[in-house]
Amino acid sequence: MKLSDGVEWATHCCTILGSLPTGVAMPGHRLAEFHEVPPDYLGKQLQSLRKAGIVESTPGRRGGFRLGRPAADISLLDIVTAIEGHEPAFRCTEIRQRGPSAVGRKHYVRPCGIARAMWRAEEKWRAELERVSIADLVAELDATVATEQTEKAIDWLTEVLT
Amino acid sequence: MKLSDGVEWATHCCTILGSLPTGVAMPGHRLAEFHEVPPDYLGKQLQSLRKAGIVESTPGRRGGFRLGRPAADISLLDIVTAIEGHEPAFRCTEIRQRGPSAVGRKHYVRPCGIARAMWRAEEKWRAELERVSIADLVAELDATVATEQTEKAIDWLTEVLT
DNA sequence: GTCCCTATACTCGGATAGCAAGTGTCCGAGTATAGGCGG
DNA sequence: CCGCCTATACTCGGACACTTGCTATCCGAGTATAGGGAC
Repeated sequence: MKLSDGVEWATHCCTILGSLPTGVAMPGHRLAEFHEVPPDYLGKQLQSLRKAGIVESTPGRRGGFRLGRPAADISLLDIVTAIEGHEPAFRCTEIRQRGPSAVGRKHYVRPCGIARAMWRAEEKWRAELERVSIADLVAELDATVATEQTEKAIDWLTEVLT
Repeated sequence: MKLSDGVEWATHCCTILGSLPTGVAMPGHRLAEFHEVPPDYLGKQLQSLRKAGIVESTPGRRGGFRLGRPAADISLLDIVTAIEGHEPAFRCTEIRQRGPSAVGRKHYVRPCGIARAMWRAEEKWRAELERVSIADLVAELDATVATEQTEKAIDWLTEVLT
């Protein structure tokens, strides 16, 4: 079981976008440059975010991406779901309905206990991801990142986004 | 993000093995037959379980698999870990240490907030999986499965394991 | 009848192909901007 | 000097290869059993 690398990239991008002044957009290739990741592939993840309404995009010369709603209203779960899709990690194939002891389908109305347990665990996972928002991550960054790095980031951003 | 199909198969197999009388072994190909899954591929999962100590195997003519310890001491997490490995689903590639705002490595002693949040969520997931044991699943089966199915299963097992 | 030996059939176990999804890349459609031209 | 128009450069967005890891399969090593023969 492995989360796509795109989840990490997308989250970092949202953190950056959440740090920008309201209304300022950042081009996709700049986001890629900032993280040193393949620009085109990152573009793919950004499109997933856009379809989910997490970011908005404006085309044209001074276009780019910005958050689609306040950072406090975007959870980690939103991002993970946008990139990975809605399907649960555990997919019950109902193998209990096969084999020599199978009986009529009407006896299998409830999901089997194994699937229920798995899904319950995933629900806990999702609930925890829902608790943390982009705003939280931005605040955590502001509190912990070295001032040297903050200055370098601001310098680079102001130079690039003008 | 997707869990391997082997997790589902392995869990069902453990449930069956936990339902057998103590000391009785069940061959791998019979477990596959019971669930209608590819026998050789299931064998691979069973070997993973064996390496983790969850099941024991005896070779030879009347050999097979049986649980390696009491069903109450085997958790769903044990099985998932045995099949999927110990690596977390989210793998931080430290992209924060790259790009134009990167600073010296000594500034990155703590894991980044994104990774910590992801790992915290996974911990909740694991904790929930740890709570449910094979014994729980067997008890749940005994309580809910239609008597018709139970009888068919017992008939088949007694016919096959003699 | 009892013990031993041998051949057998069955088991597990690791090594070997096939396939799907994630990963990475390319190029085209569309738009706000910048500059030039006319009024 | 001001407004408009056109060309441009830049953006996003979907369509096309590649690689990794999961899926599936095959065949060999090892062992308890069953049967037969000797005592």
